[in-house]
Amino acid sequence: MREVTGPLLDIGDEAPNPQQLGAYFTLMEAVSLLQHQVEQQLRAEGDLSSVQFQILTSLAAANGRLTMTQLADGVVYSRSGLTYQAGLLERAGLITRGPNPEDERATLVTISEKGLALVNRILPGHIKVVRRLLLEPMSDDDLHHLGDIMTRVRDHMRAQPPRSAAPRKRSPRSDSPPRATATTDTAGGGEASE
Amino acid sequence: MREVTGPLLDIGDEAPNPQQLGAYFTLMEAVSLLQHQVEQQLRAEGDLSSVQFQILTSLAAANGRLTMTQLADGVVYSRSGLTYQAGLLERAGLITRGPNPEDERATLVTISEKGLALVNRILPGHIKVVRRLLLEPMSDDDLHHLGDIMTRVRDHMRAQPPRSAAPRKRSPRSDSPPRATATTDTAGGGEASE
DNA sequence: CTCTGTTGCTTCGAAGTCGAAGCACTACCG
DNA sequence: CGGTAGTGCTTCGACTTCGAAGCAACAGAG
Repeated sequence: MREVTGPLLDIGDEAPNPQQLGAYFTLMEAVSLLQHQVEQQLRAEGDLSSVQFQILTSLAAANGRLTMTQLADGVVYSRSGLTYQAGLLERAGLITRGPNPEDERATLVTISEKGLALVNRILPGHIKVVRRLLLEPMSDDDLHHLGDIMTRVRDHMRAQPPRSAAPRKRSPRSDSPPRATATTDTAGGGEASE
Repeated sequence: MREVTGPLLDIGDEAPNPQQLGAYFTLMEAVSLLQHQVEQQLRAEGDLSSVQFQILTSLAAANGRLTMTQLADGVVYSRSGLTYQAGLLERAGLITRGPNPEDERATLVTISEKGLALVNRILPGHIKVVRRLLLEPMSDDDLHHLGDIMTRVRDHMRAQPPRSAAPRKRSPRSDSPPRATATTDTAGGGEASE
């Protein structure tokens, strides 16, 4: 044991100022809370997990069809995990899986009418939660700034090499599927244009 | 199938403008990517999961000791999951669990010297990753704005009632409805700011 | 054409995660 | 005191998640 009077944490030479660490920790905590609430909402309203919802919305945003890889890339998820979830969604009749005519080894995932209907049924509630928890305490200026910052950060991360080199070979996810995920406007193509 | 030309997603009446949705989706994606990278880093450098790291840093930031509930609340994590992780950390000699003299049913978790040393050993690398991925593409102004926004958002969420009123001690006839999240508001574990 | 390397997806085993139920202790009320 | 409600933590069972290994299909060189 140790009789402590000062901080136990010893930040090294890289020491960012407290503001930086504070922003980071607060960001992570807020997002954690938001994710948790969203999860509850989706489960209650449509019996979907957050990942399943993301899969369905990604498909819908991509005009209904994507390969497994495109899907996994957009959702930031392991391939095997995606296979598992796709199995559940297929069993529930929300998507279908079929061969890709252009590449026989790929699996083409297609959202069904039922899946589309489900997404459109629970989307308003989802948006309501996001609105209530995230958007409400933000001004227009905040929103603009946040969107701007996170877009830059995300692009920066996407561009970063996987660090410490992959154990074998790494797929250069640089220019292959250009924004297929349409993450920035997953639901944005709508008539909501103001 | 369906020959689509327009968007498949139909945002309801609550339609936020595309900018709002875009900011939300981008935020979630960026954080996802960051979490993933951080996870890799912690695993490689200290053989810790993100949750374990959060537990240790929460303890360190709280002067070394916290109850399980305070810990779970600070980490946004299920109680049972925390019990599991605490078991692992204890077996690894990074923390110890003992009775709380003030409340016999509570478990007081204490970080060990070894745990503290580990945190201080991997913290610089952790910070480096955050710096490289998150902080790098941000200006001082961005940082200030982000910290400000997320603090407001987090406090807003913490203040929000869990939607489906939790069985607080005020219910004379508790039907015990399916409660969602922990309503506890133990604001004990702060962040490691400074 | 065939050989070899690469890519896309799934299967498999191990580990992590959660909510519900259960146990132990505290607080309140008569 | 004794009884009941409330709180703190752990156990339990079911599900999810991931990485490694495996299988099938493309791609390039010879």
